[in-house]
Amino acid sequence: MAEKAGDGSWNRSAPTGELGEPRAARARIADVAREAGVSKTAVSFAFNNPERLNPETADRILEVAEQLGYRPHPVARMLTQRRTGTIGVLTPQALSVVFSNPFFGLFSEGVAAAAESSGYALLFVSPLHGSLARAVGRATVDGFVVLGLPEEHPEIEQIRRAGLPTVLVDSQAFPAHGSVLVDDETGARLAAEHVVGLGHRDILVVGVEPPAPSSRLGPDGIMGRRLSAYREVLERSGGVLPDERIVVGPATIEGGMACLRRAWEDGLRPTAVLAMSDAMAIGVMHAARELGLVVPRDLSVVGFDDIDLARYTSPALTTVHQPVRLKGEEAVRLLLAQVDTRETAAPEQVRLPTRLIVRGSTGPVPGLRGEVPAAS
Amino acid sequence: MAEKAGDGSWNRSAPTGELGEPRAARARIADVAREAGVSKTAVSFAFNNPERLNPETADRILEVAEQLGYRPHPVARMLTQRRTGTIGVLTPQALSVVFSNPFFGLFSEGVAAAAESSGYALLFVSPLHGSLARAVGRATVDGFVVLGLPEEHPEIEQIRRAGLPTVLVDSQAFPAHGSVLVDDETGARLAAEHVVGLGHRDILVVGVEPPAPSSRLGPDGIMGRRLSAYREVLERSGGVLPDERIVVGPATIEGGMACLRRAWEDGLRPTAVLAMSDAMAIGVMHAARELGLVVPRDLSVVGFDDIDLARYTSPALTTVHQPVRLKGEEAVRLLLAQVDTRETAAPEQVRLPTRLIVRGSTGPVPGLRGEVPAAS
DNA sequence: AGGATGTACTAAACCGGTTTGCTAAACCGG
DNA sequence: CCGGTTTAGCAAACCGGTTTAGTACATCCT
Repeated sequence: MAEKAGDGSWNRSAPTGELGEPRAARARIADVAREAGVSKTAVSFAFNNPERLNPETADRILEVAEQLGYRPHPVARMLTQRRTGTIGVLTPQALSVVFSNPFFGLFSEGVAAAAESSGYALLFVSPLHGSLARAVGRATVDGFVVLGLPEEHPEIEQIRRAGLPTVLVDSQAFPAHGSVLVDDETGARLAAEHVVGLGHRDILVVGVEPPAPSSRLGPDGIMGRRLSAYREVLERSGGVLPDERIVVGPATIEGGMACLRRAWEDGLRPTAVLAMSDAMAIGVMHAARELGLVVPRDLSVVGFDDIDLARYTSPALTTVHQPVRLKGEEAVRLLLAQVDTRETAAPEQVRLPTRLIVRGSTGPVPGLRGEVPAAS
Repeated sequence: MAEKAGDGSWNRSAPTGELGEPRAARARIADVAREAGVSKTAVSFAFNNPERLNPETADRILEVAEQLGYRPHPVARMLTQRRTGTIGVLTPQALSVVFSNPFFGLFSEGVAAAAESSGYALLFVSPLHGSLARAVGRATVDGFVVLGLPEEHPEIEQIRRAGLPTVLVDSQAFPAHGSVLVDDETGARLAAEHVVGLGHRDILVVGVEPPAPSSRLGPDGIMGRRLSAYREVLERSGGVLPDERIVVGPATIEGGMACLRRAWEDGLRPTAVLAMSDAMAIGVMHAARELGLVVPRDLSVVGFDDIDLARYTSPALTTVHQPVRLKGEEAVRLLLAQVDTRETAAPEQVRLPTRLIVRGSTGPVPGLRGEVPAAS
């Protein structure tokens, strides 16, 4: 057998069956009622309140329904019950980019776990033809979990007007909505103190590109909170963090690689990198290796998030742990509290802790490059 | 400031606002009609067929609507238009486990890209209270992309009865539905030939745990197709692949680690591992290191999928590439073809190629452990 | 025997929109 | 000034269910 792969051509075969059976029109509740000789009400009861029917009648109805292949139309049901059994996950970026970030997978795990255990399905909503508001309008959900929407985002007002329970994650808290945050400041401070304590002064910050290129990185966003913590620590130890030492890119391995390369080409020779995402930190390590640097001997790298992978890189990644999965779970928990209580309870705000996990990707500043300061 | 992190207690603050404003009842189309002094029809036209209205009237209606914060109710709209603008992604496992597999993230990227470009939202559907059929019944979608549902799965019949367009991915093709497969046989054969060509005879196969523990790994599933290709190659070179050399686990790094450890404890001393998932292969490499083995000197490892990460491990992972992202895109493309043409076209079946990518995790069999055969 | 209670079921209203068929007025050419 | 076409807008039917308010009959209690 001459087998070869990768020749670039796909096999595309016509189906074997002729024009698949014409898919009979869906049976409606009235069809079942007629066939079983009862009213629509009775059929509805058979499915939802069987105890209100004579057991024999109920059985007969269900039998007829089964035979007709009848299933209550979920949309009609939603309309009358005024609930969808679905929660929406809103992301300001296109889903196709969001899914490439392992952080999001982890977050989704938490969201999915909490949603599933309560019997809710998950609708992922991303900007429709460039407009988040439009997509929100189309979404049939009982509430939204909004991930990392910058508060200056104009669409946020539109979302509120949708009048649905909402929980904001990693956004500046909005008192009218629930919110889930992590203690970014402390995490960032611990990371900065760690590298400063190791003697580093030439530090490169690798940040996550904001969703909209237009949006300035204000002090309120996640980036801003972490940056000011970095700055504070550095300045306390007599250093500075000029803007050209901050470089941003997409939160992926490739993004991280590009960041370090760009900094290098710009002539920067940092001894430590503070990355705002583990995926980017991994990219930085990889690019460093390509530049002939050994981590952590020549370059220390700190990540952020502590994704599963972080402990499996070599060297294992020193990073700021945040409970990403839990964040997803909490967001759904808060949301469902609002949904179920029909807004009687005031929305809750949760802030989860972060902590530094020191692994192998950080070490003392190389050689005698800078004077070693007293540990802060 | 005495700041400490990781103390395990969260901050949970009551909201600042009093009982967030009572969220006014949603405006309905009739409210707008009354307020604007027109009929419901006119309001509907203003939104959907403005050209049928005097421009001034249309503007006035839209203005009133804006002012009342009116937005057409998406569920009601679905009901009358008989389409949802949503496609469902069906997984036989719980979403919380599916999302932990990087393969799924990559697949979702493709699905999302295709869906987004056509203006569809994505609903992820997983078993509800243990029943996929129940979840399917609740799902408000125009069609399903079904990922890796074993064909012996009893629920598959229920799904057909939902009467919705369906595309099966990585399942045995069902002529009535569209399907997207990859050439698992060739991929597996290439992987096996590669390690056999390097002289390996003691081979461990690390497989992906099927969703339901009950389901036997029949010859039809993805596992079966790959296994028989492995076997064929091994037997052709005079070897065998007894069942105890096959070990399965969840498709995660941890799953892969557990697999190698278990095999080791059982006394197996393979010189090569054929893994059916990159995540598991990475786990195997890590566990190998813990056992004091150097990859690829002491142990060769081959993955499957070629996720992004595979090229960034050290050593970089030799693996079978399959176009996972493209698989997602194609699935949606096929599905939308069915959805849009209202079933006039017969469902299409697509099979995508696989190829072996040799990187650094494989090498010749150690020492003189086995005689080196002629390359096959 | 007669009112109270319970059981089994139904007709009609309702959820919140869209769409079909129709009418009344304005416009048009001759 | 008249028949025909266009324009602008409306009432009612419809999508496919659920729920409310009853009705008819059987059973119970005194």
